[in-house]
Amino acid sequence: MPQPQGSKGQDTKKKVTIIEIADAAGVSKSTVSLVLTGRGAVKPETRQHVLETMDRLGYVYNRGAANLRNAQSRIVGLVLNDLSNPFFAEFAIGVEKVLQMAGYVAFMANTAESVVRQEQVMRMMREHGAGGIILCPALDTRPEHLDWVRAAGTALLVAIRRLPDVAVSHVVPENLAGASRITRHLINLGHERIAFLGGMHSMVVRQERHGGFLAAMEATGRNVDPALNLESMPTRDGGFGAMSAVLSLADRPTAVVCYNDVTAIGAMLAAARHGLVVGRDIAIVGFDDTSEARHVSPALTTVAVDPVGLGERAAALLLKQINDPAAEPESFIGPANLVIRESCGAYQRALAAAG
Amino acid sequence: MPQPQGSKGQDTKKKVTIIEIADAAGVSKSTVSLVLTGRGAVKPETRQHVLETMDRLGYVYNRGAANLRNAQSRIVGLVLNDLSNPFFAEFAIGVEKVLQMAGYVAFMANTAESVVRQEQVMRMMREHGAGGIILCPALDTRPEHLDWVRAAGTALLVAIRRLPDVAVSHVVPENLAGASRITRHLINLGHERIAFLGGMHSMVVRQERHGGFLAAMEATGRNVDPALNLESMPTRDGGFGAMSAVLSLADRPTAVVCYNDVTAIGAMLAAARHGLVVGRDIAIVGFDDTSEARHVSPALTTVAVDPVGLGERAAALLLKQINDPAAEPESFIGPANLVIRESCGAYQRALAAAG
DNA sequence: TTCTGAAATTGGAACGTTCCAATAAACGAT
DNA sequence: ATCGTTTATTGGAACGTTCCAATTTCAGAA
Repeated sequence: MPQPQGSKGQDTKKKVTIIEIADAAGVSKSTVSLVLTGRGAVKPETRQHVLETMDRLGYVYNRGAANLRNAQSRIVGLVLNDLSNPFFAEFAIGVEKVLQMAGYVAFMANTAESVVRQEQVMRMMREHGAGGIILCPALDTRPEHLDWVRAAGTALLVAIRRLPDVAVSHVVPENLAGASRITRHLINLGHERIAFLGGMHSMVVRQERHGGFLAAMEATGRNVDPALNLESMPTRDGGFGAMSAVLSLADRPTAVVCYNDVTAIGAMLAAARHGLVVGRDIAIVGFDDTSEARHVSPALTTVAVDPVGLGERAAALLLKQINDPAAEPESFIGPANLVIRESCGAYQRALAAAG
Repeated sequence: MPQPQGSKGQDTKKKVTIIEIADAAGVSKSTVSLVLTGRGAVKPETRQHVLETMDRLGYVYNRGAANLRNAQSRIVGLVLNDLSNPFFAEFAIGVEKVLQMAGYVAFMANTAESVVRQEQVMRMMREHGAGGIILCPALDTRPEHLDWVRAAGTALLVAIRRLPDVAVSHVVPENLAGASRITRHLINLGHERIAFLGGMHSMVVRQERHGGFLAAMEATGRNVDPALNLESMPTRDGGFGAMSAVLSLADRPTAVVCYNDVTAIGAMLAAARHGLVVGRDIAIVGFDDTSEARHVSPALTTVAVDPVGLGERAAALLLKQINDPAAEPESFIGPANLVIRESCGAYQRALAAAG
């Protein structure tokens, strides 16, 4: 009895499996599996023939089925809180570099600072058998949000933003010391009234950086004016707004320490709009040393935290943890070094002194 | 006979399955499955009890096993060729927005312009059962590189960089018309000698944009000097280098059309280093309208292609294709509109005319 | 009480792979 | 030829889920 509906060719893409390959190649499914995994000893000609058959029939390996036995796939999840910040793009590049060498691939997802989305994304990654997850936590991530991940035995590493009171590996920059260092640099240049600008109070990173700022101010007997501590979203627009507010003050500061490079660049823009020459009329410094800092004009004095290096470190630590799940959590505090460029005015001062 | 090694607690994280939940909750695995999928009718109290048990034992859903029957997971792969270009970050944000609403999650991967890596990443995504893939192809992707993806029936959409002669859905900006538009704008401002700068000849996008440039030049009888057509990597450094070369020419152009915003910003920097005031001494324009274009100083005149919008469109088209695999490939050419800011000098000219 | 239909639950057969133990084939050495 | 040994190959039993058909339970009607 002939089938009436003449569906021309492969209308319905039937999934081709290892068994069909085996049949077509005239071997057993076990042999095909052997070829696929490259584990056993299979005669070169047989291997070749199987490979050709797979090619001919358009075979797709089903990792899900395979993981049913293995339960360890070579993917790692990278959860980023803000893809539009180039800092995280650079961080991601470092992560990928190391993972790739170890034969892993990183699947990234963006949470856009939403805890709900973060939860959803991490669940997906776990369900797909990710070997581990590197998490740059969204703004108000609570420690208990991570319990379920760790309960299930997925390797987890928190990066960039420390989560206090969570017993999990961390990779973060030396925020306090870095902020202290750059503040001291401004003080050495003779500044008395210095503002701290950008970031939200609730962010741990801001607390650390602001702490470093305060430490340097107090250690040198500087007076800290609460009016010169301004919050803003950690974005260019945030920096622009906060700086505009600062400049409308009666008693302006002569120098500004910004939460990060992005806000610093926003602040520089605001200063320029007010007719100030950054580096001469006012000093503005940032934090992170993203590639933008080098390229902006005047070049931004900042604290280099080497985002790529942090990414590499994070990946390496995670891999270690994947390979030895029993290991204790381990943390890495990345160095934060002063990079003196033009926006702080040090260069101009040196010129003047020489001239 | 007592076990000697007193492994305290859950040293060996045994994977907990649906069956163990069933046993612990005193129901059958089928019931647990019903709870999980929410498909059948299960008594509220039973559901509650099962849910609690899952929570208590730290159950992780195994999507791989489930897909063995279903063979369609709600993930979409997003393959990006250059994560460090903010254009792609914005594109990705658009993609995510739409996918999320449809209950999908996007897993991104960066190829860093490597075809090998691109292949590896796409293979991984397919193996994990991605429902579809949005590909921003790496520089020298050949059409035949994509054959195997399409053969296996995975929905595929190519974005941003058109691949000629590939029968697959595309979402790309209107490069030719956009470039033509912005060139004409410079011509209307009175420029005669105009350079085209950045990007590599082999890139289709460059061919299109340069084509638009040429069209406008020739339509208005302008003379096109081959010395004013410079290649560079599509990066800030590339733009800086190419612009430096242009400025060392004996017969400098008075205006420069750049391949994209990133190279234009590099070019602006080079001009500034040569003591030129951009927008007064020389006109520089870009392409893309990334958020940087607005923020740089002087603000960049450019062509808005709305990367977020393109991302949204790409996601929508891919979803359509996932839901109807038999549908014909469909393409969307996004509008490219002139955005006049300061770097082309139009604003200063208007001021002068008014004054 | 018995019957009836709906609601709730269940065992077992897939799904596509890997792994193990077992078998078959090939090859020298006796 | 016969034996061991190495090299190739192979069925079948997992793995954790869903789906189907079958069964049990439950309310209300007769």
